[in-house]
Amino acid sequence: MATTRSNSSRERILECAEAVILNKGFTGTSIDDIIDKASITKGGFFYHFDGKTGLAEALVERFLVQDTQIFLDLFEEADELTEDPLHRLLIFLKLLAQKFGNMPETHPGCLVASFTYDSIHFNERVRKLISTGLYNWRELIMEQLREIDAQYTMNPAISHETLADMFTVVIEGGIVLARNLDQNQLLADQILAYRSYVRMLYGAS
Amino acid sequence: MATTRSNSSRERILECAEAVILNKGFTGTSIDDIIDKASITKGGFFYHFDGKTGLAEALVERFLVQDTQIFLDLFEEADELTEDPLHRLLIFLKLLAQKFGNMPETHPGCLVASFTYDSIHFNERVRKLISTGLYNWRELIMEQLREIDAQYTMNPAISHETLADMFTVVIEGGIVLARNLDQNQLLADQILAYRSYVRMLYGAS
DNA sequence: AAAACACTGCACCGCTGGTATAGCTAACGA
DNA sequence: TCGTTAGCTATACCAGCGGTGCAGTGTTTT
Repeated sequence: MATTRSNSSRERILECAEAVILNKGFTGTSIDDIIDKASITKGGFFYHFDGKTGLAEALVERFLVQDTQIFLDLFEEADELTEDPLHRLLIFLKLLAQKFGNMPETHPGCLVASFTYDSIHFNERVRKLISTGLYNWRELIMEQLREIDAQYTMNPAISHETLADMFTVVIEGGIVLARNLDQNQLLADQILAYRSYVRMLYGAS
Repeated sequence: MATTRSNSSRERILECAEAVILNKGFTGTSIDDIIDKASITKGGFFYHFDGKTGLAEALVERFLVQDTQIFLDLFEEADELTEDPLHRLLIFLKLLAQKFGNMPETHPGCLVASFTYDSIHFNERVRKLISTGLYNWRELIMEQLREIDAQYTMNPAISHETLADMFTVVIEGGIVLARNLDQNQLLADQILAYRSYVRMLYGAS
């Protein structure tokens, strides 16, 4: 299991691939680009991954884990600042907006957003992976909403699912717009607008 | 100028291309796919378009015109139902949600959303076209907001730009989510949530 | 009749994703 | 110590792709 060189090479390929793909896009990145940067041969690449599709799969898997961890960390951070479930969500959203707002230049862009359209047409397994990730995010927010609803009344009542999905919608859509209009702050502003909506729905101070 | 056969061939290529691309994605569609369906040779294709890039340009241009027209039509329809600028926007959003909700199966998906990520990396002119389109949509909503603000007070005050962008964000993000989760109603629900937000901001009945 | 337009048909190019295979080397288990 | 295996390298090759170039052809415009 603890194969020394194996993991380091595989990991190096993934890191190089992610870096190049965020600059040039998935389809715009050739395998040769990746193996040049990762200093490995084509044979070595295909030893580790089942082609470009297999690479995409591994990248999305990796990204979803990292991304979910960031969300969980911010929730934990928010959890230390308040015991009120509504305020926890509001603080979480503010922290997230800050995180995106502080990113240098045009933020790297969410790999999920970058893959979604390609994946729809090209690869079933990647599509499933992304779907699962999206469902997880929905569930993450819905958990919060359930806790909030135990103490607060939503007015007007919006479906938890729709409000939870709006979180993802704002992030994915925000990234698309921010990148196209080259406005770095846009994503943070959109998250704060979503936050203001949640706040109003629960009539918070 | 009024070359008879020219326009019909060009238009036929555009129509076939759009149909295939909405099914297989831009990068997933080969020029051969298109010329087969449009019953034209490769030479003929390159006579009309400056490669796949030139085709993308023409497609986006075409799409933006059609799309803006749909928005304007719905605004006009809403305009006939009320004279109040706030209610006009709210009716417009409801009509738009209905339009998306009534689309059969998984809706075809916005070509703009489909092209955004590819365009960022591949083509500067297409990127500019899309940017202009996005700015136009922002301006379209901001005009409405300006009129509303003459009669209503927004509370809390959100930047017009952010609220206007949120319209596009919800549509683009909603399409991404709806396609990935294969939930047709999601986009309509998101537009209605956005509508509810606008309504609350202006404290409407 | 000449010129321009709107193509067809074909040959060709370089790059890309992907396959195959032979061989080399360091580590690890028997 | 020896064989096996994991983890590669090197090389050669393939089909499909986007794209180019050009000679020829019918049709329409001037």
